[in-house]
Amino acid sequence: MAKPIYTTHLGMFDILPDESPKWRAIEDIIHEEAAKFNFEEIRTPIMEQTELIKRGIGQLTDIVTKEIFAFTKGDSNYVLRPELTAPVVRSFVEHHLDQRGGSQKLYYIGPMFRAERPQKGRQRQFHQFGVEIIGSNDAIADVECIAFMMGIYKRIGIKNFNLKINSVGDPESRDTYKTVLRDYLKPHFQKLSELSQKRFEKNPMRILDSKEPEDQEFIKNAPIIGDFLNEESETHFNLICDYLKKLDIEFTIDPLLVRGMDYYTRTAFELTSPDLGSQDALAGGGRYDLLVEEIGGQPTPAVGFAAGIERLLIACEELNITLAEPKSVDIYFVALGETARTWALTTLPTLRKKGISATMDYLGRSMRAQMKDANRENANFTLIVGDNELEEGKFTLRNMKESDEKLLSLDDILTFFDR
RNA sequence: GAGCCUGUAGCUCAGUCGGUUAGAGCGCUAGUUUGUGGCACUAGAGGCCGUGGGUUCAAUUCCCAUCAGGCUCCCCA
Repeated sequence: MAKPIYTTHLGMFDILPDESPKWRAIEDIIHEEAAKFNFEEIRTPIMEQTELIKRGIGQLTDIVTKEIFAFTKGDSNYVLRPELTAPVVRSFVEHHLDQRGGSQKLYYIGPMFRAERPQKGRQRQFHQFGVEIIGSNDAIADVECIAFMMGIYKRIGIKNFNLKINSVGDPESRDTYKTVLRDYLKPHFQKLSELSQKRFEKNPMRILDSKEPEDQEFIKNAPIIGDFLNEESETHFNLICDYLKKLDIEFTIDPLLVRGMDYYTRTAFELTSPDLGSQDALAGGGRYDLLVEEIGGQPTPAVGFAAGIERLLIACEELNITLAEPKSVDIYFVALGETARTWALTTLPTLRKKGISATMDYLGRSMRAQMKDANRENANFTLIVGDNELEEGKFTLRNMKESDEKLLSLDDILTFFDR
């Protein structure tokens, strides 16, 4: 074999036939659980306008400053979507989905793109599923969102995780807090990491999220946003905690939890797993009450989350969770000679019409090779057809698991599979 | 953007203290009673030993560069 001339781009991967059943299994679970929550699926284009992503996610975020795939064609700026909250909100505004009435409970599954340096659990094309509930500021929306997220992991069988939540406050609370935080950090400014110094003016809260060792001491003793929430934000947050307890969803309050996107307000949450290694976030989300307006719609509160499917698969791998059964086919036609092969070809549809999966050899191989192939394909039965069988109208149906054979007419075979 | 590591068959990996035709296991193909799979046995196909340069009588092996990949920091799902 020659060595491949063309390969996938760095950090982008094919999902091969041995892997795709796992993906299907996860996707099926997501669709089923979403149906139970009465969430509706939304699909948006892979590419969006660059400006939407910049405004939506925030000009200063890492995602926008260094991780987007963007290009220009004619007068248009295109960007491969790095996440789906801004695009879903764009769609909501563009198509006036608020006119459908009530709150919009949307979910999605699909590929996202970020131009990062790949490593375990981090790719350039990766897949997320998520939910966006647009049009409700009720704590119930936040909690349903979290409940859906947790439900998926529970159903798959991942139990080892840590749900952290926090409130990053509404703009009013946040302004108060930012001032307090800046006042607290100012005397230590010179000792902060370079990155944190950069964030000091524009986005001091992200400093809390810093992993730089020199920042830790100041972070530990920093004032906590929880102490500066206004009454409305505080009530909302407390209500979420109450509801979560009533639903028996375990969580910890993490006052340092601040999320990467600029659009988050009030609720922020993150699900991490010890089974993932370095990139340990399974899912994250929160409330973004200002984003709809930012993108040009009416002021509309919203909450959502996004979860990484590759990371979910890594966790399943670590935990030895079987997502999909091994491949198999109900019946494999072992046909010998041209007449028999033609008969097989024209009889396959009869079985398939009954919902039976049926296949045959495409290579004109020997009987032995066909049996081997049937075994490899994990066929439950083989149907052996040669000139004798065709003449007599009776065929050998071999049960591959039990290694016994019956001589049956086609009608008998069809009724046999009716069971 | 920074650090560490790795490139030998489709896959997982040996190996050559520099020396003629480069190895294993798995997988693939064919055969072991001409119409019966899994087990076993036999045979076969399949490698520019990542690429370029240097040292040398001789390089897959040593040196340099380069490319590709992996992991980590950062960041995020």
